[in-house]
Amino acid sequence: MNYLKTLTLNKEFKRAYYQGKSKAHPLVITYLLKNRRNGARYGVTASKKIGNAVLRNRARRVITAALSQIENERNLRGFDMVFVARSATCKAKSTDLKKVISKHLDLLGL
RNA sequence: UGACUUAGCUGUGCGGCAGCGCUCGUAUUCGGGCGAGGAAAGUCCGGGCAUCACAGGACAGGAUAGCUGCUAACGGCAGCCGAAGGCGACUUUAGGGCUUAGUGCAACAGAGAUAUACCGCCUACCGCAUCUAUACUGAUGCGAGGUAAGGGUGGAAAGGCGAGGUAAGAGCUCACCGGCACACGGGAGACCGUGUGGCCAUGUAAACCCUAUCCGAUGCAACACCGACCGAGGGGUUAUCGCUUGUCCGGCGCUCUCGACGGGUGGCAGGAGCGGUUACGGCGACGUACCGCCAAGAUAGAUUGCCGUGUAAACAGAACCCGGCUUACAGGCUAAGUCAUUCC
RNA sequence: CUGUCCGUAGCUCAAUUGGAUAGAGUACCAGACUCCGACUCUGGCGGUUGUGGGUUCGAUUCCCGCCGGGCAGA
Repeated sequence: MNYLKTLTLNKEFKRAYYQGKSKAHPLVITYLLKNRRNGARYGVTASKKIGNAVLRNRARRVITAALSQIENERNLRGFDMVFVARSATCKAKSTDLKKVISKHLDLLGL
């Protein structure tokens, strides 16, 4: 995952929400946006609606693990991605989430 | 065997593949080491640390409230005292002062709420009337009083209860109990015991308040350092130059100080540290000595993902650090003790 | 991290220094009015005062612990 970087600033998340294309699933919501640069960036959002800090941390870990598996198989350069965790995310397995995310990326035209 | 009481421990284990943070090394690759909790939580107290302020005192504001100790300190803890609950082991307890500062409040009910006479009881003493009578006699009623026993109201009705006493009653007198004051004795103290006294005006201070003790303010987004940029002020006039729309005036350039903004590094993990079937002191909290150990340090935030095995896996994730408190918590285990029943 | 304020009917708000079936408007239901609706009038329904304790004779009110939320500052 050496070329993947994380989104940190609030304005970068907002740019993905307003200008990016999105796809929803009970496990995760995906936003995709071209970023006109060499590397790929991603961000994960886990709100307080999901639960306490343990559940929010697990949701982020599961999404990160699924993304790292996808990153080994396909080229993600030139895109910003934002993943929004939902309440079912913390109960899911990363292999299930991998299928959902890669399907989302196909549909959004990666 | 059953029902309990108290104190504590543990709170997923093993294997395979892939991966994350810090750190060390022979260091692009690679390998070694370490990697969340009893509450990390809530942020309710106390302290360390940092910066600023500060001669000293007082007021205001806030906190605490039986005593003695422990502690760096505390609103914490330990032991004890008083009170309440439990057959008991034991548990709970904001527990100073409204009788010796002062003020406030006490709805409704009730005759009366800090002082009273509605019903009742009584006629010893005083007055009147009637009856009786030899009478300075007695009876009844009314007036006029006495009374706080009984009734009823209330959370609370002038200490409780019993006896004496009385016209009826009353701490009016006495015994016991409660409470208050004083004295003596015991104790480190809260307090306890004994005696004497007079018969003693309700509750509320988690009402204002009084008394005693304590508290400077701000918080790691503190604070220190680093380089660039912006603003204000001072100095300088190298300037025949460059920028400020062409010209003139003026300003800027260089340097110093201060401020603000965002970025990086430190602060930041050796500490009131952890462990000990160690020794000593103490009922205990804890202290002293000795031995051993170094065990997360991120910065959108690491401790994981998948698979196998295992009857089942709670509450829950460090963000400057520590001591407590409070709250959440499936299952399992240990120790000490109490009561009841049965048997010996 | 720190400070501060607030939880009352489905909704918006009251309740005097603690005093008794917690009160208004609105919404809902029923009736009246109307040919029928609306408006209006009358009546009714609706509350564990966020929650668990304590102080008090008595707590929406005072005190403490939790739960939820708002605001402000760094």
